[in-house]
Amino acid sequence: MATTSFQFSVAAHIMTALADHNDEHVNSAFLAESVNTEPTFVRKSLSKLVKAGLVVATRGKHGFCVLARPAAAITLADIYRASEAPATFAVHNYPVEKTCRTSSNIKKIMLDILPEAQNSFEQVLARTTLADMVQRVRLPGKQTRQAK
Amino acid sequence: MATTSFQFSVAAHIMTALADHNDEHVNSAFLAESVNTEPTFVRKSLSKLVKAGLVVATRGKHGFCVLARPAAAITLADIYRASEAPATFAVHNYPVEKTCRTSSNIKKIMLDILPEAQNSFEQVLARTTLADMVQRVRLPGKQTRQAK
DNA sequence: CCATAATGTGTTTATGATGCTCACATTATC
DNA sequence: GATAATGTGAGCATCATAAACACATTATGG
Repeated sequence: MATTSFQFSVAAHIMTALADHNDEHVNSAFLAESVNTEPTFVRKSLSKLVKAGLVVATRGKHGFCVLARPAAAITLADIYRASEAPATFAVHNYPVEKTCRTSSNIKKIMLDILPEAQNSFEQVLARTTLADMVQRVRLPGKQTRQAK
Repeated sequence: MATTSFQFSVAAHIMTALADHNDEHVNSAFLAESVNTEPTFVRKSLSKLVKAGLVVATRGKHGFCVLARPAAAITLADIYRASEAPATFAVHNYPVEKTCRTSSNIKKIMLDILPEAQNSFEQVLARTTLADMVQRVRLPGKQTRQAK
């Protein structure tokens, strides 16, 4: 890979900033300033969040973005899936050497394990809601960790 | 990224093949045939496994590789860490916009969550040992899943 | 003691996904 | 109809990965 994707990280940033200013009819230029990047780049990420049903964006003059649901009803797992970040690992795809037991079966086994590990990873993300994120951003000193 | 790294997947293949033939004084050419790639590429991966203390390789004429411990004492998590695969996600690194709460704090929060999610991911890998892998390769029909 | 044959590793090249930018279409307000 | 927002397609630069090659290191054994 070029670098490990930070689409999820950027999406989480956008969503947190949006949740922190949810009643202010914020637009992509405002969010871009927070992330410190181009409005276009933010909109690319935003459009995925819109398609996933996490954000509602209105178009036309004075268009703006709002959360589609309360911040407490959106988790980091929702944002991760919406951000279309690559899976935690990929299974190699070399031709199978039929005379070898391992070569003949390893791919299926790995493809069996991948979703389990992926799911466990996402379960941790599901423990943190956007409301938690906003709280932590507003009270950076206090560690407002939720129960495990 | 070019593609999501499959270093872990290849390392798991190598280790499973090695475990399946652990008493046969197998070399990198044999393993390369199983993976269907170049011996050099296998050795690159192997050398990481050696450094991690999972494999012992003897050099010189008739050099070969063996597991450093019994297959039941090596888990996929050990192999994952040894393979130096990239983390499940990266945190973006744009300059902080100081006037924004989210921008000022988001990076720390994400860097706090990343290891938790990463750890959970690796915990699932830790449930499967190399001995399990060999068993599944030898009995591809039966699903020999261990307890959760 | 030297040829052989294995591992170990540094360098290089090609590829391709990603990050990023620009241009422009679409949409809605005033 | 001018303006200003989102949405998106196309293209470029970058950079980690995969792959290939050359060669150093190490040990066997005739």
